Amino acid sequence: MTADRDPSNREIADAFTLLGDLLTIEGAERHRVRAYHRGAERIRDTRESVAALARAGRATGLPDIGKTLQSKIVELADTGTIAALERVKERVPAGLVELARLPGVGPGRAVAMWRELGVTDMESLRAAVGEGRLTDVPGIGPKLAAGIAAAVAAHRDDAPAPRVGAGVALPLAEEFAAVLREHPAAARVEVAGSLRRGREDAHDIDLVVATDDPAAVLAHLAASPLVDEVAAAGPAKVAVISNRGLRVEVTCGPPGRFGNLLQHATGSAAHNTRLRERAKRMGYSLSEHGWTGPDGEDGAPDEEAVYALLGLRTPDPEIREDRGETERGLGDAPFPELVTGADLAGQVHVHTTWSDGRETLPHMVEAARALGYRYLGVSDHSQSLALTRGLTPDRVRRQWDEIDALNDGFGDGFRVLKCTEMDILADGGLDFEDDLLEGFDLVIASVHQGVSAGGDAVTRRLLRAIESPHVDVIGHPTGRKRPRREGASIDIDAVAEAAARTGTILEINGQPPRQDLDSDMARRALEAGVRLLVSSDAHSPAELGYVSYGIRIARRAGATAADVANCAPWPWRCR
DNA sequence: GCCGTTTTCGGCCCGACTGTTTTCAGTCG
Repeated sequence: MTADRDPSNREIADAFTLLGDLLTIEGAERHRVRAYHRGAERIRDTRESVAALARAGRATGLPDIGKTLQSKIVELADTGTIAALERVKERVPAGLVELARLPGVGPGRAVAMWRELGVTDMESLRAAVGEGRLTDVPGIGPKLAAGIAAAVAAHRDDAPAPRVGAGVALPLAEEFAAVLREHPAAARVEVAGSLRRGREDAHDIDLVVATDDPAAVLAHLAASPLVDEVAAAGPAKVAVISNRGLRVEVTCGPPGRFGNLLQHATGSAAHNTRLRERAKRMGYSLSEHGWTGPDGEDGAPDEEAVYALLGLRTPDPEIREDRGETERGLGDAPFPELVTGADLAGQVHVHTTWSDGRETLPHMVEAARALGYRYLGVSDHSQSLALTRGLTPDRVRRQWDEIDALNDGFGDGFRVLKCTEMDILADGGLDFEDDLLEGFDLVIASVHQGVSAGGDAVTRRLLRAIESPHVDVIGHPTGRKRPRREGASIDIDAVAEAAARTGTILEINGQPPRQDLDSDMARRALEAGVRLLVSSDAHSPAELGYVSYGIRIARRAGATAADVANCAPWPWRCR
């Protein structure tokens, strides 16, 4: 890193994360390590430039950032490095950090392998595995050695932790919940964990069960054809590998304490830690089983009582990420009411057989009316996307005739809107001429080709499109389409700033492979003052339901109905 | 290293499970 520009928040956070990781391996006092890790998370979650804050002496105004971290941030900005980090790198091989992240390893065993075998990175560990020397390490027997060997074999340099989209994980979670509900001893079954918090992807599925007979319920689950393998088992909880390869954790607890269990299993871990620290200061010890305090031991059947014990209002699961929600739960102002699917007045991003949709325009309209919407925007593709039978100007005008005829027939105020999902061309130009664009009720502009050209190129195209007075909405801004491709790493802050300034709306596309914007980007957009569109991008009547995945993202971003354009009746307030 | 219903020092969240062990450390969530 050079010192000619301030380090980004991500770069600062990465430096503190690495420093904390190396200190852990070195055996530093764990609370000091946690201070670095907490500081890193806080910096990652901050929208303002933390380097600029630190230079002004105001970074200590952020929670978890004290004088020491602030001075190290300034040091990083001024010199491009942190001396303390360089020193610890000389004492500890940096390759051990990667080893400590292998499943079943961790800092303790990474250090033991370093001391006993001279292992310093993945390559030397692979050699030690090949020579069968792992069991020479005290505390590593044949089972752990085999597990570590398997982890090394499965390791790929560029592989992030495997995660699956909510479009796969949520239906699978419901299948498991249904199996658990079959058992008469299961009084209540809920999906918890990151899926309940609305995350758009998951590395496992967490389920909680209220029951007085956990052994019977868990035995019933283990016998299900959904279960491939039992990975871990105790009296009240099991972890199984589903027949789809995803890990599923099921925890049981008594109905009278279900609130504690559900709260604990929902997390996040950082949120729970914050709650338990608060509980401790108040003289309680809080866990998934209940609490002990001045009045003895107790628990609660619902989550609200758990938060009430701590003097807090209950935050929606989607915002339990230790981003200040416990502090806000203390104050007088209630939490903002997050948007729900029932708030939607209509949808405006759907396709029909005019382009690549699978159902005719009248049938899509019929489906939207059946869902209770007040309007449906039909937004077929534009001419450049030949693959999708994109509409030429001539076909656009014929589609408008069909829409006009339909609109004449509604007696209840329902309206079909003339929309387009217009391609943003390679140079950021638009796919239709101005005089045609003026005839649309709403113009959604999207990048479909050249996503892999990189974040800078896509950002430039988006920024140019945003500046056009004819563009109302930017569709699926990063172009993500999993598993085929990850989205472009766009500069969301620059895009959001331009969108806020011009009144351009940014889309949260609910198609499971897209889920674009994701919740982090949508949150930054909201903080910049941008309005959002929540859409299904439906190509069939059933796909109108994909809007629910978009709602999950919007809630997680902290959006209220006022933040979501299509919660308003048509016509929307314009720029 | 951070921070305050313990307030400028002395604390810092809680429990389950596994594999290695004869009583517990390490990892995970």
